[in-house]
Amino acid sequence: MQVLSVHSWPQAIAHLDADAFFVSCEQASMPALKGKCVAVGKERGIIIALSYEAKAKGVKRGMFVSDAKRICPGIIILDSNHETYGLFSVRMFEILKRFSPKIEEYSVDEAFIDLTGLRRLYSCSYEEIAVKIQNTIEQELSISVSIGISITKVLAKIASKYKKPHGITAIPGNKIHLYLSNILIEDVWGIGPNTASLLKKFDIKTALDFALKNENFVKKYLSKPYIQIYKELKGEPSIEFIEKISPKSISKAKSFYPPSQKPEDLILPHQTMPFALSIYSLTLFLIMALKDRCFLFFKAISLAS
DNA sequence: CTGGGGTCCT
DNA sequence: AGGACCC
Repeated sequence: MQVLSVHSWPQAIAHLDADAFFVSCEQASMPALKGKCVAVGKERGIIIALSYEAKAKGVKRGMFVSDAKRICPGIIILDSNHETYGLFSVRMFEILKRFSPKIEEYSVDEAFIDLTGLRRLYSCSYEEIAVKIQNTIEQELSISVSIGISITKVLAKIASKYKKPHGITAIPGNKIHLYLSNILIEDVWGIGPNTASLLKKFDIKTALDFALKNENFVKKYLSKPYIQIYKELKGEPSIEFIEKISPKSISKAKSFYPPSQKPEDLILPHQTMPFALSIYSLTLFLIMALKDRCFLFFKAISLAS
């Protein structure tokens, strides 16, 4: 079998996925619920999250609560509490930021972490860094997470769900093909039912079948997002890493008309009013957007000709 | 095989 | 605007 990428770690991208996140948050808040069949979704009568114990009994997401109770007598059904989940999420991302400055908050319970070059700092392998992250989250938040590490985002996604719950999976560049042969094409991030059935018409059933196709085929039948997925499966980074860094400073420029000729013009109300209004609306926006995460202050109001 | 909310692409 | 896909 041909090797898709020669180098083990040209870069290291981790994908973290919390295990049964909503239920884990409830169990962390109410330890008596740990190890039990627990689900969330009482208020709508539909199961939206469930513990692994409940999964083992055959309960599924989207089921009616009444059916879940029949299949799994004694299951504890809770109202969902999204404020709590948001708090756990923020605390989880804060832990991740201690390990790497480059984090992509992908969803409430998922994140990408760029670990490239951090082995020397922690004096251990990428896999062992993932273990440290997993342990820290467990100790501080008492929730369980699974982590995958590989050389692209798509491969890291595959790695994080390779072993769940509480798994750690590393896919170095020179071992990609060994993992992709076990991955169904419809299980690849970004390949939906539509594209999966198209690819199956060409006898592409696994992620490896897809990765081994030549690029001309892919460009002929598929659009941009799928070309990116194809490249990422082969170990070539193609999907942008989106860091959501809150800006250190924000500036707002406003031009005056007519242009001022001398300093005294600047104090004329009809010219400064629009500027004051735009500052006011920008400030309101910042207060809403940044809330309690930042202190807001004005550093300078500068004038240019 | 449930569904509301979101993003990215054509 | 509509399609595909994600959580």
